[in-house]
Amino acid sequence: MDLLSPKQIEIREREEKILLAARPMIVREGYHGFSMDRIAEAVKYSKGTIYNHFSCKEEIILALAAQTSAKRVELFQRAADYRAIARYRMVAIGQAAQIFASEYTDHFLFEEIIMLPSVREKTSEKRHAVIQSCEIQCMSIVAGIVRDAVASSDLVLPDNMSPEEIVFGLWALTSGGYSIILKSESLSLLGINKPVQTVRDHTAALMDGYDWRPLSKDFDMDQVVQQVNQKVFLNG
Amino acid sequence: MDLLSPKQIEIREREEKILLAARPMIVREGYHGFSMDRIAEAVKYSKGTIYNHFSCKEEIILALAAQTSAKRVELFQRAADYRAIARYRMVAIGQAAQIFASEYTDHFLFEEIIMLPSVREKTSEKRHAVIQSCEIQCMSIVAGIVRDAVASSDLVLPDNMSPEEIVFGLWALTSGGYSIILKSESLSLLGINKPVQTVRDHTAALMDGYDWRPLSKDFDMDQVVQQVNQKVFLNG
Amino acid sequence: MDLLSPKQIEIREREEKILLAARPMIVREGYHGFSMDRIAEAVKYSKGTIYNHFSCKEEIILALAAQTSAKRVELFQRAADYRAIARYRMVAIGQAAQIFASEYTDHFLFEEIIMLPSVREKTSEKRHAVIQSCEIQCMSIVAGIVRDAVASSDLVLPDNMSPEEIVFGLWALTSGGYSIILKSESLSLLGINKPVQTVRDHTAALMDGYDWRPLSKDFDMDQVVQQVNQKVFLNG
Amino acid sequence: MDLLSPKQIEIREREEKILLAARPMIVREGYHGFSMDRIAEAVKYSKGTIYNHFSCKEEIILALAAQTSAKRVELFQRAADYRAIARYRMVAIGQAAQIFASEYTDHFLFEEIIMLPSVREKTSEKRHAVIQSCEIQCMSIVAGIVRDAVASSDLVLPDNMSPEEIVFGLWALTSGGYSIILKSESLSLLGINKPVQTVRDHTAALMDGYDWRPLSKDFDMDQVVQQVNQKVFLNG
DNA sequence: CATGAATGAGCCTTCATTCAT
DNA sequence: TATGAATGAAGGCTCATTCAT
Repeated sequence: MDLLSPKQIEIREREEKILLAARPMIVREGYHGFSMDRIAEAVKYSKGTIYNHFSCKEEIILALAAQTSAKRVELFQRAADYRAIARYRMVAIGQAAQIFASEYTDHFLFEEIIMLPSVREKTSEKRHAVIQSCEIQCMSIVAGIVRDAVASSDLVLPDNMSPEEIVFGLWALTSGGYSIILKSESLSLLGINKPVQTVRDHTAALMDGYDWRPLSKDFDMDQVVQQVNQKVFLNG
Repeated sequence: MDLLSPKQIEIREREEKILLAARPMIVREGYHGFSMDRIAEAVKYSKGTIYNHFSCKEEIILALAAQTSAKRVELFQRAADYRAIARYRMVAIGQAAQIFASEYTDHFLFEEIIMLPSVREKTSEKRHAVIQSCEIQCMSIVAGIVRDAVASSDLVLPDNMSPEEIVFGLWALTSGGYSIILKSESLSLLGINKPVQTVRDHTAALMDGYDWRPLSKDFDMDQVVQQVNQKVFLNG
Repeated sequence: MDLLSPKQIEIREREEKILLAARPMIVREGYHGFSMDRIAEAVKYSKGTIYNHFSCKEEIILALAAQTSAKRVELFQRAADYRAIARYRMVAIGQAAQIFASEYTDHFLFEEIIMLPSVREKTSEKRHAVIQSCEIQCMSIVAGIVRDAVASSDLVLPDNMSPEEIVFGLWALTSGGYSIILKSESLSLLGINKPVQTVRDHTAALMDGYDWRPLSKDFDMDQVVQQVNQKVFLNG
Repeated sequence: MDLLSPKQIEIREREEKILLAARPMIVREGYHGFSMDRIAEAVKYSKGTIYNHFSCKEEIILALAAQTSAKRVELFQRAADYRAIARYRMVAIGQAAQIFASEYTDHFLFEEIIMLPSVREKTSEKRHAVIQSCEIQCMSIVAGIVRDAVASSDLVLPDNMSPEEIVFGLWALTSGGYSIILKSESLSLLGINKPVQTVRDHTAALMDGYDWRPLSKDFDMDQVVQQVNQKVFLNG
């Protein structure tokens, strides 16, 4: 078993402190409004020390993206572990996505930034692979539930559609929805006042569109959501 | 009647030239990696001249966002004007969204950037309002088709759901889908090889989920798409 | 007699409008915070037009300095023309200096600026000579009063002291006094609450120091000041 | 005991080098014609280094003004410490003022500049307070001599006149005089060939005007000046 | 290892002046 | 003669990164 030496613990802690300080800077001002100077100022370490932890500022951004990606996997895994029929576990996944979106509103931003060529050039491919692997894990977790649904005959996949493609639709709908919620100022002008609820309704409708049983009209969504919150996410 | 003097035309043209040069820079390098110096270098005008057109670099970003927003309205309007039943016109809207996403892959990026506080501080509220109004127009165009469907009994809205809320779901699914297509590198690893087709399938499934007639199994989607491309978008 | 053509009148008026707009800019921000751009913006003429009137921006500053210099000569001349004994006319000169200092608080600033080598290099020697001549005129006017005092035996000059040297002392005291009043923030902290009055007291004391009759204790200063204000400066 | 590390000493020295290079630039060209670029060029450090010492160019100006202000306090204090009757110590103060004016001819200029709104906005109020406090110190030093003169019955203050107000008059006369000497080109044209001597004569006359004993005709001014120069300022 | 001063390229912006219309 | 767009040098300032202590 790997015990961390006090030294290593200190290093780990310092790293987290740096990331903790960096996140709000980037959220507020973007890639542009974040500098090693200001990080050093904020955490009260010297710039040299920061560089001992992160070889360039892009690595910090990557580390932040990795942090949130890991957090998402964790949330999804917890949702998938919920002991219930596949359809209810999908509700849990939906809750996981919502919690993730509200706690890490900035993740979309980081995803944009780390794709920029100028950033890729300066960062290790390995860190990128870690993030990509998290994405694949999330996808696989949900695809697993789809497979369970198929196995238990709750769902019949359309011809030429793989479980992953089903997940892609739900993923698009959910991430697109939360992205609009964060970016658009006109939603309330348009009479969309409970957008989070609306996203949930649409994911349900989409699954209904694939005739995934039980259909949303055949169970009490509110009750399931409440159960999920209590049993899966309350102690998080 | 000619309302623009030759001088004014020249100015207009130069403005477009500047924007044309700026767009790929921002796409490649983001807000951060785009500078007035390099724009001036690229278009071979002096920096002063650039500043005569745009009072600061953020205004260029805003102008680019406005350009694409207007383009989207135009595409959507053209789709909505297609003379066919509501469901088919929705197919046309879907094509419009796809064309938009493929021609202006960077629009998502601009939407992120213009929301940054540092950008908002330096730009006029008026320009932002123009962009927001384009968004509302698009929404209204599609909501109009939803209303037509309801009027002709092709669609019955669920309780407590407005046409705008229906549109929000389709918008989320579509924009989320194209956003993932652009950003994610793992799609093909996951066996999703025709993501654009998959987005179309999902929007169809979502409408099916609301029992919007005709259901996708009851018409030949490929043929409608082909018709739309020919009749609506070919001469664009 | 020289009549100005309508054209010339227009030119003259435009020039004054430009100077009127330039003065507060320089007062507020100094040489630094004043630009042809902003002048043009303020007077709503084109930059080309401004350049037709003033060949460079330093010429504007020089013109402003000349304007105030001329104004001072006028005030001093009016004071010197007061029909009274020399000592009372000196009171009138003191009032003229005070009016000048309060109406053209910025004159000291202009005097600094026009002496800068970088400004001199760009401006015509002739304009400078005009300003210098105003200074000499003021000096001569006051020296004339000193001579009158000597002629009428109110004052006996010390050995080796010319009338001009007497004037230099009063000039130094007065201009130094008003300069301190404008620049220093600590006067009230030091218990000097009526500095203008104090300047007047000191000039009186200085003249008393030269035994200029009548001594200040031998006439009612307040009454003379009041008379001067009424008879000399009221209609100005 | 050495409280400054070698590093700190080096920093201090560099700071002085920067100020030393900046002063003549500002004197020659004013606020306007002085730039961080040129400072860096002159001292052969990088611009970044200059900014490590002074957070903006206005801070350099303020530091220069503070430097001279402190120097004046020192000169005045030395004069005030001269062991002699009050009237003679005033002669010493006069010499201090003259030395200051000749060594720091530019101080008037800095006083103008630091009052500009554009400068005040960018600099800390604290630095300004330091400068103001120097002014108050000088004033207090001289006011102390006036009080000594009153205490020893050499001087009877006029009604309603405080020691500070007496000092204000001498201050105005002296600073006004040296300011004119520096700025005016017409003095020699007017027959004022020894203006420094004339300033001294006028301050003497002003004190005589207040009947401050001994009167200037009752002691040998030249001899006192000579004594002061030898005993007070020679080793400076 | 930690520190933080030094570097200097690069950024945004301003402005005096010119000149074609 | 008036205009105002174009110019491009210059200025203030920031920041990632290095390296001597």
